Amino acid sequence: MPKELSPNIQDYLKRIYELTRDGGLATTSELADLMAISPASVTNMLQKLSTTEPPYVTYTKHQGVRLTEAGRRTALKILRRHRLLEEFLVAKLGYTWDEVHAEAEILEHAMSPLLEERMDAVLGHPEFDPHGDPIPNSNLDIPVIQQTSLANLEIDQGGKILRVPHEDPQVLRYLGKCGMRPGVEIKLLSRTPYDQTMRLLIVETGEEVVIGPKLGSQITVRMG
Amino acid sequence: MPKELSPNIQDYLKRIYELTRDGGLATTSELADLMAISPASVTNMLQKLSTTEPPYVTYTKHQGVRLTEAGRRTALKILRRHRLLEEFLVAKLGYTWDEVHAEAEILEHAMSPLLEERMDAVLGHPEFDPHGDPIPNSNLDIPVIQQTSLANLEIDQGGKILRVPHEDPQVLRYLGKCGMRPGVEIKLLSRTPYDQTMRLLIVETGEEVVIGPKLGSQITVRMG
DNA sequence: GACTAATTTTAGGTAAGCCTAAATAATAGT
DNA sequence: ACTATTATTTAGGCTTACCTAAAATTAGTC
Repeated sequence: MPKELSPNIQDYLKRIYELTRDGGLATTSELADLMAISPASVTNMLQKLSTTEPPYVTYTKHQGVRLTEAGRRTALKILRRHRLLEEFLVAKLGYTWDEVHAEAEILEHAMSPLLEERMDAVLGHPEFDPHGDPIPNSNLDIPVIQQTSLANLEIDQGGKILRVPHEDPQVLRYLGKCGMRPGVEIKLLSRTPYDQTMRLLIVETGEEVVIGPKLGSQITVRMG
Repeated sequence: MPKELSPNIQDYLKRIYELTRDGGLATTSELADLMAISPASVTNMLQKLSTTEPPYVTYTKHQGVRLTEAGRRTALKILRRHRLLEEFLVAKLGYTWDEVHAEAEILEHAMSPLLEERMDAVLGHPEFDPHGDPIPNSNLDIPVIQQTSLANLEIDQGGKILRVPHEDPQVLRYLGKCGMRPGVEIKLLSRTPYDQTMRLLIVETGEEVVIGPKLGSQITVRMG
């Protein structure tokens, strides 16, 4: 009988989901960093999450954690609410894409199943949020999208932007100003040898954009 | 420097506001009942709320509490969010009026000033929520409406419904089914002598509705 | 392979909000 | 006015989720 999990626990599961999407383990200090709390607090919570019934994570001392199926489903449920909210705020309340993450981060924990269903309906069951991240459907299926990081593009190779990082408002405002939005066709013009800075062409407008390697690794494209 | 108050504290202030609208004091046990917690917990919180800087209530041992101006402003702020949310859920997300109270009760604590402002704007700065309760404006002014309880109507006297109680979904579904909504013209047909049960005529439809005295005292009208 | 550095865990403590049980104050009946 | 009842407060505890400091483990370097 999994009763209602606390907002804190939901946040932990969401973070662990993000950190283990590559199939690896999430470590205590990665989580502590991400959530801006002390490692000791994280250890405490991981012990708790691994000994509940059902357990939400599998935890090996000094190694790290991954989600159980129950944990993954919970994480996806929160992710669905978060992304639906982001889409709703942009589509129905005139938010810009840099404003929605922080707002959704709080609202996701106050959202009833009914509200989730209604937002989904008035939005027409959207598949992607404003940053291009896929929204799990009501059955918690999440599409696997064939995508690569910008960092993997060859010189002169084109592609269509699929998703951009969503947390940092400053980055988003910069990307928005450049025209770097999901769906936009770009082409890699050059990459500097030492620091890997990229020059990109926005095909439609002919504009040129400069993107550093750190940001570039967080933007994904479908190669063209 | 009043930092952000906890959802709990906001709830206390809202409840005290409701209980003292008549100008009197709210008692420990009234609050305990309303919030479904023990009187001891209420005492604790009242002591805390009366010794903060600024204090949010004036508290006299064994007598009761009332709000300070700071407390009143906080209560009105929450009330504004609550009522805007109710209106939004009905107007934009297809909720029925019996579904919105519980939902707004939770969402009101997760609502940023920006979200409040956007909802207010897309709704066209509404003055009343779906139950007919006035929505404080962004300056926290709340209109004083000339109104009387149904219980005060004379036989054969008419009136227009201004507001109905908003918390109990069952009551609201009953009222909705009868056509007893804010704005509707009614006329008092009769009142039984002993238990004060009222028969009302819904003017527009010609339907008759029976309302007990307890419910009747919570429905307000403008006498016609 | 030993030693230092970094990471992680253990131990013990704090604050918010709730609880129950016992003590005290206010109210009501005669 | 005095006692019985009811309302309120005090005292002491619990849980969640955080903290710091110290101990233990793992990892990296010579």
